[in-house]
Amino acid sequence: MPQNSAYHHGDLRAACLRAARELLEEDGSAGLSLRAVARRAGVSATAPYRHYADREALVSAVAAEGYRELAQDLAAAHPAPSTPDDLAAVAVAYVRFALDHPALFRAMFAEPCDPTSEERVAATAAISQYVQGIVRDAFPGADDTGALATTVWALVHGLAFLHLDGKLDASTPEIVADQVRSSVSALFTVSPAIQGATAAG
Amino acid sequence: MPQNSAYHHGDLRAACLRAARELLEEDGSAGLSLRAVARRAGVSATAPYRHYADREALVSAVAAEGYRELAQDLAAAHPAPSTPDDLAAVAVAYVRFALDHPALFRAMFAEPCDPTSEERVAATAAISQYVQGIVRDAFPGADDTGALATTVWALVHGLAFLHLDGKLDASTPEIVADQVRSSVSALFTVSPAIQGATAAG
DNA sequence: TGTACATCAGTGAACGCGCGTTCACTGATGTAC
DNA sequence: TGTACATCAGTGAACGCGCGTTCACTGATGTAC
Repeated sequence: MPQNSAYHHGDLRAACLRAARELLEEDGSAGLSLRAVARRAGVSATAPYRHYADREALVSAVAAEGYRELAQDLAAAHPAPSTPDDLAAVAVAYVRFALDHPALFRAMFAEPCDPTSEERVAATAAISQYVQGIVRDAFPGADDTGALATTVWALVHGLAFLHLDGKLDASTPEIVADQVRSSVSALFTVSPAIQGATAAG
Repeated sequence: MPQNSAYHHGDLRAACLRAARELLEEDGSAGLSLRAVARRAGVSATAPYRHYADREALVSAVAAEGYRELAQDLAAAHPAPSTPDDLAAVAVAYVRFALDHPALFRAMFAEPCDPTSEERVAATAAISQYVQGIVRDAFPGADDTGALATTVWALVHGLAFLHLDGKLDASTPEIVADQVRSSVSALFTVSPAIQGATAAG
């Protein structure tokens, strides 16, 4: 139940998270300061300390939220991918996420993962296992689905970063999606073991 | 001809670059301030302004140097790659570079490329063309070497970042190299067009 | 239903810090004659 | 070869800034009786 009072904010924790994400997208990671977050949430500079131990805790919370959203987006792209085409759709969603939330994506991946943040570690492990699961389901007979999953993830992750950095043409979503599909299909036009598996499955 | 005088440094421009790279590796991108660079070079806080217009100019210079070094490392790994194995050796060098210079690599790729820095833009274009050239030489008969080169680059780039972020086991150089070779070979066990090309070449 | 009180969630002043950048300056160097 | 002078490459004081964080505080809320 939200309070109308300006004094008790109601849900400052969530408001800080929202403000932090906005600042991240507007000014990049350098713009994400606790003071700026407080300012944007319309609250005194020290109020966020009620909800986050320090700046690092807030950043980790933002990153963790990003991981969860990414996982949701992937699941939404295809709930249970079982063919290379399904997998390509998930890959497109991954790259799309990076381009739609560039600063967030960088914060999630372009900084050393703070090993003391359980929330963050758990969230990245979830992504990793999710990718493993997809590849295992899509290619149950492959020689080593673990290694294959790593290859898939790396390919898609690399595409995301290269588009993000302007090293590849990212002028329209269609161009990006085509590039991603083409790269993924290049990978799965592929090894005999996998082709056998798809035929068998 | 170097001066002994403390007043005239001799080659402050280069000294700043060196100091900047050290700071980058020690404290990450946040530690790279003009003042810290000056301090490390043993010079007043404003001296670097003789050689760099502002902080951004110094950062761009560091990144550009990184691109050139990366290009050198790749060339050293194999001067003229013409087989998938040659190409894998170059890929290993790419990932090795990222792990040996983590903060530099992040600075090179994990920030939006400043489009006003010609030095930087030229350096990244050189890398891109280099990869194109390698793939073209290694697979002259492939359907679309441009698209294939993008796929290769993305795969290797993604492997670099995932290792860098601790998402993949990077505990020894051998483990990393094996992973890279295995992923690259997965890509080239591959499409009929390419296999035809290798057989023909 | 009313009241006393504990607890919670905010305030705002203050601290010390390092930063980027400007400015007028000065010491060292090199060049023209 | 010596000297006057322009230029180059530093100095150091100063500016204003935003930051993270601490502290003692106070207003609002909710609960026990």
